[in-house]
Amino acid sequence: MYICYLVYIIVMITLTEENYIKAIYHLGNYGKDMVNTNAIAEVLNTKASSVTDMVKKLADKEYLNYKKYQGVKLTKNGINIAVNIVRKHRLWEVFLVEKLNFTWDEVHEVAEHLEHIKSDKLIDELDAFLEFPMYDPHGDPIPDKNGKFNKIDKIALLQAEIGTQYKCIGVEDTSTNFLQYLDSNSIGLGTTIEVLHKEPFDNSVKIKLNTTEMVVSQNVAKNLYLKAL
Amino acid sequence: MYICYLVYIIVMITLTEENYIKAIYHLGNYGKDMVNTNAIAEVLNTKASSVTDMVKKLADKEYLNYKKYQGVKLTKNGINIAVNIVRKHRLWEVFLVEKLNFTWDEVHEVAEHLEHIKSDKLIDELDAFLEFPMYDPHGDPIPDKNGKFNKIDKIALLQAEIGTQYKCIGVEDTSTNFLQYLDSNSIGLGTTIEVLHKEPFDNSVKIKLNTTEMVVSQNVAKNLYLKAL
DNA sequence: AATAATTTTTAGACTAATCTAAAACTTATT
DNA sequence: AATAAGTTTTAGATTAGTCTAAAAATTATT
Ligand SMILES: [Mn+2]
Ligand SMILES: [Mn+2]
Ligand SMILES: [Mn+2]
Ligand SMILES: [Mn+2]
Repeated sequence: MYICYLVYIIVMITLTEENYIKAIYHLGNYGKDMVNTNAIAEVLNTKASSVTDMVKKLADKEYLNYKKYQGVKLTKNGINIAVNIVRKHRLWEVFLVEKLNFTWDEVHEVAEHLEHIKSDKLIDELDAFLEFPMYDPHGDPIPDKNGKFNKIDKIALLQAEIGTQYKCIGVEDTSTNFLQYLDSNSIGLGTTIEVLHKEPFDNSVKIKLNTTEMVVSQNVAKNLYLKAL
Repeated sequence: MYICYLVYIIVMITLTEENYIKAIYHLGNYGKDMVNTNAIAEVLNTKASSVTDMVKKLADKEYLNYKKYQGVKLTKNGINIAVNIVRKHRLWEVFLVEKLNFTWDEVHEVAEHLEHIKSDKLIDELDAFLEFPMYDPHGDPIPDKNGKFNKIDKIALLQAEIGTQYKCIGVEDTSTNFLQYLDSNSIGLGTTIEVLHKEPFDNSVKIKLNTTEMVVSQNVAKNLYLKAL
């Protein structure tokens, strides 16, 4: 006589684990590259030793591959989880801006929390309610329910050519400080930008906007994404 | 020479603490009555010893008053926190039903998570977006941004009088099972109900709906709230 | 190739939230 | 008033996530 046990092991993923997976996804170029311990520690504001501990746990759960001293790389499963968190994060950001009168500099922090709410129905209905937006308020693409999205091709202002006409299509840094700086200089998604001069001394960039000219620092130029018109 | 230090101690409240405070609020009749350890343990699915530990912490933080063996009672501050969580919970429930096509039996679980998102702007804008709803999908009143709400007066079907015409205005139990039972018997908020007979043997109640008659168990009769027409 | 600098891991400790089992206290029953 | 039953608290562990400080491994520099 045979007794057959069918055991479902429900692996709950914690909020902290989700944050690590998301960080590794972003640091590792959509999960494709190896990511090292210190880099993770820096973006998550923890210590390297904490990262080592967590990374072992995530390897146990097969969200990533880990070999001592060699850094980590997400598995297929890990990437799926990361993409789903990114989807939720960006959809919530759209919701906050489109429906609740948030400005683009206010949404990221709240979305950091909302992205961890677990309900497929919630997120798919939210997606439909927002009419399946393709981009979030910072110009980042939103994965669909199957995880598909367009990796838009963009260059940082720092790499832009003198004389070419560009359109601003995204930002790297989504901090309130940076976004409010852009607001106060009338730079936003869709703004037309032309590079007039690149200063080799400090890598600052002189640009021409619709009506005005201004100089932005290297830091700004690194964090602003453009597309040639 | 005097040196004056102004120290802000930011007291973060954890998700777990919030759940305890909310449970104590509901168990203690809007925070007015003493609540005992076992009751808290039961609704939160924990052990009495865990409750004792947490209750000491909440007393330290002055969310409640606690004397050994005497149970706990929320402070004014504790009640404010509870009311705010209830506000968030119920507003999210309205959002899910009104905007995202959730049914009334699907919302409670998700709202249990959404209620812990901390952003005043988020919740006040949500309130406005929903056009300041007064009641949630289960007939419960929604506190406004100052914590004010109408304690609606309602009686359980079990206490209703024979012959009087009532309207269904709320439910006690918000579980999927109970709400789907009501759905399948065409009972919802606004349904007209008349008591035809109360069976002393098992406390079941025979009721008349719009077109049909049916018998409901004591358990159902306890969990359905009515108002005389 | 040896040494120095940097990165990563281990060892051991801490906090929040939980548990079991036993002790202490309160309330109900005889 | 004594005993029994029930409730609550304590004591001691456990797990998740974090930390500091020291050890080990890797990488860069001489
Ligand atoms: Mn964001
Ligand atoms: Mn974004
Ligand atoms: Mn609810
Ligand atoms: Mn409700």
